Amino acid sequence: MATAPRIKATLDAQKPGPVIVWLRTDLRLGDNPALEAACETGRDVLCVFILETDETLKARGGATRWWLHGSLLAIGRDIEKRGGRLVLCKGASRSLIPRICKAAGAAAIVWNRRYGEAERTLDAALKKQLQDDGLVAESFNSHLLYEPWEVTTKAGTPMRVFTPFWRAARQTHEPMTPRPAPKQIPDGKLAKVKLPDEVALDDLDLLPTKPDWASGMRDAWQPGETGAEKTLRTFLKTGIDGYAENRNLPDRPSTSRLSPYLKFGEISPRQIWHAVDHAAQNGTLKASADDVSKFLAELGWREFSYHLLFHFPKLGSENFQSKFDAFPWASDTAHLKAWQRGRTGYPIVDAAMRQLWVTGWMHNRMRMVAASFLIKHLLIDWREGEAWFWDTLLDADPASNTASWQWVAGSGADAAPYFRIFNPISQGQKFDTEGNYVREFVPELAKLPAKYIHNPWIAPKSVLDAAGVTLGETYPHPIVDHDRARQRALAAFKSIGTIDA
DNA sequence: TTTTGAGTTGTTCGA
DNA sequence: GTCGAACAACTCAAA
Repeated sequence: MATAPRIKATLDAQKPGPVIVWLRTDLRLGDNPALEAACETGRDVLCVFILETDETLKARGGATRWWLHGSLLAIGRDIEKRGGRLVLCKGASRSLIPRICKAAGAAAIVWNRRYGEAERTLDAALKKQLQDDGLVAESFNSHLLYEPWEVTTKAGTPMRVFTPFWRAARQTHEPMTPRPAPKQIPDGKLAKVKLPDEVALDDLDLLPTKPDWASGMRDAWQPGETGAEKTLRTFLKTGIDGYAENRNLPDRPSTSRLSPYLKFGEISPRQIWHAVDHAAQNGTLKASADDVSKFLAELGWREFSYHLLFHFPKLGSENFQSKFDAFPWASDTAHLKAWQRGRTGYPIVDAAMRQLWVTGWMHNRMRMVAASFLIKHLLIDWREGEAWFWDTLLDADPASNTASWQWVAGSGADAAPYFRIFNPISQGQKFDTEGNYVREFVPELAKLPAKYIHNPWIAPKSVLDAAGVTLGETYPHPIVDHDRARQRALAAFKSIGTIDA
């Protein structure tokens, strides 16, 4: 079933000329169907990446720009090692792609699919235009285990609930076996051709300068395919055993941390799936069946998010459940800013938001706690939270980010019950019992004993003094009272309860 | 068509 | 301290 993608047959009848590989969210050489198909033709191959400025596309967030710089550097070198080169451009792909094809004298262009509505519209228009111009233009799946249209209900409609979705998906077929990286990516005669609009990596201006806020990210991450492989190996060795339980503990390296690599396609979900599945089958994986299925279900949630985005393209901007259009959101810029900068006065929330700010990533459970706080304690519109995460997360994903924010808000598919309001004190005590996570990211509370680290406002003055904490000065008072905020949220949710969708 | 069971991750209260 | 119930009502998916 898992066969190499082919465009050779259609190309043989075509005019001579090289094949362009348009790289987008697939910045890897291994298990890259478009790249493999291009190399299989035996023709010269030219890899192109465009920093797209098309007006219909959502602008990239700041954190992902930093990551992208490292990714392009890495994949550029990897392509060179195989005898090719990566061409970088900046501009509207709508006009750049046809110009590049023409300048290179290309006979064919290939790419791997993306699933946002604007991206699909753009890609479809380009494909048609290029085919009309006499080129072979082909697209492939590299980003998902299952195409969003492959999984349906028995009635043929899109799925709206995760559990039946994941069950149905796994029954359609096994995820395809990942393909090896091509040994050679020869650019032949194109090596010396300077293409129009070609720029150097530094000219893309992806790195922050004034100020350089990326030092915490440099310490924590290695963008690129090699970094992805290392991260996966480490997770299989030390993270997946006990994953079902330990994934909830934010002070431990028990989650995979593969999300930024997946976002940019520096590893494919098929590679992850098979690495886990293969190791589990041949007994080299030390992990329970529950650990494995819980982890694979996280890939399932990513698939489900793409399924939703594909079938409901407004997932990022409109409430999935329209009754939420009447939700009484508050607009309080001081509260929003306190949340963004980790100054809410709730240590677990602040630790989470600062981890995001410094490292570009946040632990999964902490995402729920922080998101719940913004939506339910502050009653701020989930779209504000989504936008902040989009800008600050290295793994900011058009599907997962939006679907997850709507899930927490209760406005999404398969929504959480209205009464699921995380208590930031008990979540801290339960999942960061010793307070290690808070101490790491909220250093001004580091000397507090575990007993008070999640609710410093009830600590005796002597304890606060001994820890060097002065509430309202060295660390804020809680910006809202938990019990009152909870009651207010319950009332707000009740107010939209009976409005018909 | 109608019915039935189920739905990622929680909290609080009272016995 | 532990445990179970209550917390809205609704929608989805399959039989």
